Amino acid sequence: MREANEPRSECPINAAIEAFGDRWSLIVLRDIVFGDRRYFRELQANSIEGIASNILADRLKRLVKSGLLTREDTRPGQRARYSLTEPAIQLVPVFAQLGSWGLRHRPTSSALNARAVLLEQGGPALWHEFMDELRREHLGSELPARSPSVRERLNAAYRAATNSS
Amino acid sequence: MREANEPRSECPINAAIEAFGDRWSLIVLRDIVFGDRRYFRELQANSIEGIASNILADRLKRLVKSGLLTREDTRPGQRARYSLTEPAIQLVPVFAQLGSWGLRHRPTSSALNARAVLLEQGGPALWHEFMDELRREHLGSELPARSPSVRERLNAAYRAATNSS
DNA sequence: CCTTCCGCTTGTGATGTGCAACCGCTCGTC
DNA sequence: GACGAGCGGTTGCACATCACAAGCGGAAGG
Repeated sequence: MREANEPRSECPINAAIEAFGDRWSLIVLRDIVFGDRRYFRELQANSIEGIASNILADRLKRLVKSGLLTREDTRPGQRARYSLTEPAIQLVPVFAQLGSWGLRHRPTSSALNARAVLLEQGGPALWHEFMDELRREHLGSELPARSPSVRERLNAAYRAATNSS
Repeated sequence: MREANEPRSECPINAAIEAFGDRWSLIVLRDIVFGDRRYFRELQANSIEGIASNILADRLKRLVKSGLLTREDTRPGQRARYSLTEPAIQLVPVFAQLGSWGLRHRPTSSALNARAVLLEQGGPALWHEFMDELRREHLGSELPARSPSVRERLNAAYRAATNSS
């Protein structure tokens, strides 16, 4: 995974792939963005894909170094909280498109689909509302909050799909 | 890269990552989509990232198996042409979002950026025009062609950026 | 003191990657 | 009908990354 190597090319698509295009980085970010997980153990224990702890530690370190996450300094032995940065928050449209694609072209669970469906139906307007919400939670932005939050709506859709199916 | 294993989860985002979320699959698809490369040697020789032939062979094989490419049957020793399938054509919005992100948050070449900029400015309307164009070239669709084609416009933007910078 | 939780680190074996050389096949030319 | 060029790959090797399981030191609570 070429740590600190120069990029293979200056193509913006390749740059994106080099930043988070491995098997785990996007999964970690997805769980922070949509699952609201902020701590190491939260990310590891609740991971539906079952990430190994050494991989998680490595990815968190790398994502901090590449400017997609920040880590609040803590004394050792204390819970360290990870926060999204603005570049990471701007991955929401990427997640939405990936979700729409996976939804259409791969066999997926109808319950986990619910979020992708809602995110697709909401379109860019919903994405930006969600991004503002993330800025409030992770960057301390002072933007006015709406109720119910986008994440609440996404999770409500997930619960509804779980019960009905 | 877990060949023929069951997916790690049924999440649509994870499904997308498992389909093309490695270091090379999207690069290969990008060169077919935007670079109009259809043959093995074309993909290998013109690759700006310098893909190795064994990796290219493996990715082409895997993309065919997973339904993103088709390979025209040919006798050995003869040029084999690869074509995009409908699922692969529907990756255009994903490429657009990845390009927009890379453009904003990573250092990239202004010339290679030109395509991403145009694709972003054009928005979903341009994406769908481009997808129709790809359907014509790769699936033999009978949709009416427009002139100039989207790829011509993308390449013109690239050349303009190359000359002016 | 002892247990529990915290963020990791370490070791091992399996899998994926980059690099360069090589392979069999076919086609056009002499 | 031998030759070289071009075709889509394959092979071998060294190295990086991977998953899995176990363990670590510090902090907090009883």
